[in-house]
Amino acid sequence: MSETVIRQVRTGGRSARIQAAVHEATEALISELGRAALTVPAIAARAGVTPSTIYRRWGGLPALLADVAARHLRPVAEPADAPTLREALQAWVEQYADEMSSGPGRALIHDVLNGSAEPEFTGRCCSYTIDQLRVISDRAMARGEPPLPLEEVVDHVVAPIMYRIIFGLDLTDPAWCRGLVDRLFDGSPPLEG
Amino acid sequence: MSETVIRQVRTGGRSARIQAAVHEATEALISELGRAALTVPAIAARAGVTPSTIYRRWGGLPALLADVAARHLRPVAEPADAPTLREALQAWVEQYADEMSSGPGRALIHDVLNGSAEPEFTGRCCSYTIDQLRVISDRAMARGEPPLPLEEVVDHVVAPIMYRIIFGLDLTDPAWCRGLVDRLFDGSPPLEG
DNA sequence: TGAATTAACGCAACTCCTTTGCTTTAACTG
DNA sequence: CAGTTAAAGCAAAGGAGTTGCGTTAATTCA
Repeated sequence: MSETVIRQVRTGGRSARIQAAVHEATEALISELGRAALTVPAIAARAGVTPSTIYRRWGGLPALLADVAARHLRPVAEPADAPTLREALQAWVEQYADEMSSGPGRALIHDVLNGSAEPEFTGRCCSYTIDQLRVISDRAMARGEPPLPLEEVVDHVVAPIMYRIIFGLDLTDPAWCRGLVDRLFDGSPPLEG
Repeated sequence: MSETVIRQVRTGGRSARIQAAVHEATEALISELGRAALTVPAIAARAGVTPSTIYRRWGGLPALLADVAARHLRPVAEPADAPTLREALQAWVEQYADEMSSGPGRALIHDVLNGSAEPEFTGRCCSYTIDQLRVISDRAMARGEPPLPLEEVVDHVVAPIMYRIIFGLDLTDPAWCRGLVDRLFDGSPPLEG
C-alpha cells in the first residue's frame, strides 16, 4: 500500500539564495583549505547556514562536491570555430584534454564520480560534452560539411581520453590526442595490415 | 634537512591474518547490510579488531572498499581460448562487458574509483585488463597469428565500454560491443564515406 | 637459536561530524 | 491576503574518526 505524495519543490528566493551561498562557500574553502580539510560544518559556517541544512538538501559532503564540480564542468563558452570540421574538432579535443587532465580537472572529475551512485551528476557532464560536439557538428553542416557521428566521437575520442584520466594514466602526449581525431577522419586500417 | 627513514613493512603472521579478517568481514557486511549501512566500527567488530587498526592501516572506509574491490576485480581465471584471435577477443569482451556493467560490477568500479586520488587501486585494475589481453595475444602469436595492438584495444574497445559504465549509460546492446571488436579488426572507413 | 628492535595492534579518551525531533520562517496556492 | 507546507534554524544525542600510550609480536642480527 504505497501513497504517492505529491511533493512540490520550492525554487524561490530563500532556497536559491542559500544554494548560491553554499556553492560559493564551498568553492572559497576548497581554494583556501583544499579538499582534505573541507568539512560540512566549515562550509555551513562560511555560508551563514546551519549544517543540518546542507545535510538535508545535499545528503553529505560528497554529493555537495559533486554538485559544485558538475557546475564547474559546464562549458563557459561555445567551442572555438575553425575553417573545417576536422580542425574544429581537433581544437576542441586539445582544449578538452588539457582542461580535464590538469590537476583541477582531475579533481573535478573525481568529485563528480564520487558524488553518488545515481547518475545525476555524471549524466550532466555527458550532456555538456555532447552539446559541445553538436554545436561543432551543426556549424560544419551549415557550411555544407558532413555531420559529426556523435556516438563515434564519444566512443573513440572522448572515451579513450577520459579512461586515461580516470584511471590515473599519463596524458602528456598531444600527438596522441591528435591521432584519435585523425583516426576518426581518415579511418583505421584492418588488423595485420 | 630531510631524514630518509627506512620504514620496513611487516607482512608476516598477524598482519596477514588481520588483513584477511578485515577483508572477509567487509565482504560479509556488504552482502548483509549493503554499502549504505556499512561503517568502519561495524567491520572492525565483525573482524575482531579495533577500529583504530583499520583507520591506521587503510585510512578510512573508502580506501578499504577500494582495496577489497580491486581484489575482487582480479580475474579468477585465464581468458577463454578460441580458434582465432578475433573470436578470443570477442569472447573476452563479451564477458568483460557483462561483468562490469552488472550491478555488482558497477559497484566494484565505483568503489575502486572512490578509493583515493592516488592511482594505487585504479592502476591495479588497468594491469589486470592488460594482462588478460596479453595472454590472448600471446596465445594467438603461438598459432602464427599477429599480436594484438594492446594500446589500441584499450583505447577503442575497453575505454568506450568503461566510459559508458562509469558515466551511468546503458550497455544493454551486445551487438555494440561486438561492433567495437569488428571495427578494430576490419578497420573503420574514413569520414563522409 | 635467542635477545634486541620496532612495526603494528589494543585500549581509551577525546573531538567533532552527522543525525534527528521540534520549532520557526517564508515560498507557494487559491 | 489568508492558509498550507516546504525548507531552514536550533539543539541535543549518537556515533564516526583521531590520537597518545602501553602492549604484542614480526623481523633482524649476533
